[in-house]
Amino acid sequence: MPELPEVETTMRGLSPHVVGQEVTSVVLRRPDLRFPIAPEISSLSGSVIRGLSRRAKYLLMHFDHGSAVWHLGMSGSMRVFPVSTPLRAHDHVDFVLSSDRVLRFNDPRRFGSLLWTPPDVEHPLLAGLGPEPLSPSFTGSYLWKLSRGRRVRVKPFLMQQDVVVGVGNIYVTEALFLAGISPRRAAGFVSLAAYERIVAAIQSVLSSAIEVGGTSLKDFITPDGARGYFTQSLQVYGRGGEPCLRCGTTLRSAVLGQRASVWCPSCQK
DNA sequence: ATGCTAACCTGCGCGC
DNA sequence: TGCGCGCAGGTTAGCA
Repeated sequence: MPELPEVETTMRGLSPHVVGQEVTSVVLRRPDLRFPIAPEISSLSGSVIRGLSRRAKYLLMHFDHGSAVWHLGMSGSMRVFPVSTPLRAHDHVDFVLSSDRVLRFNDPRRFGSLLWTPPDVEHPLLAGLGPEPLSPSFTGSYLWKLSRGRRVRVKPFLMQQDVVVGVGNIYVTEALFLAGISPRRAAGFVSLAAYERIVAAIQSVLSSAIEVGGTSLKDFITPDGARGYFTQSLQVYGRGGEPCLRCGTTLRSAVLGQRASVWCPSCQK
């Protein structure tokens, strides 16, 4: 689930149900996720959620005295339910709201995190993050300059969160296909023109995924709303060994930087 | 500095 | 039907 579009969709979907709500109680069913849950979280009762925002794949939940910093990891999700909804496996955190609903965090693999940062202080995990991919500062020349001399392959390069945030394995795979660039190219040998195509492709893939996510996740109340996503639109991710939808060549797959990678050896150079 | 590896967890689908 | 294996959308820590 959680690359940037999923976090963005989660934030937009939650917003009308949680912003302005008082947290009447907090239930932590375990002390840690990937990291220990910040101690400030357990004393949030009585505080009002003033707003939500997103930075990279982090969802920030703002209160008057600071912000909860959520990360969904590989398998996390946040949903709003009627307060009496029975628990499922891996429901680790509840924020009970004054609306008599509950914001519930579920995460089977527990790679997610729930941290805290005081007002006007950037959490250490958020310091040093690269630009937002949908912001004007993310350009082909930015990537081109940053990558000079780098021998790492372009795919893992683009997945480094200090290069650009929010681009995970699915969307980088799709974007490189759209841009016609092989994921195995050394980052330092990709041309400026190619980086301009890559930036356009990343922005296009992320924007359309956000649009689709927005429709499939618009109802955060019902328990079965999280379906569909972008899966119908995937051109190459998960299709290794199958024919390229553009030219018919068999799609290649390999592990690059520990992550499954798929590309068309004919369309991507 | 750069780049690579292991590690954190559970669930699922596959082949036998 | 059951079991072992490999794999999964992320990120950090640690080592060469």
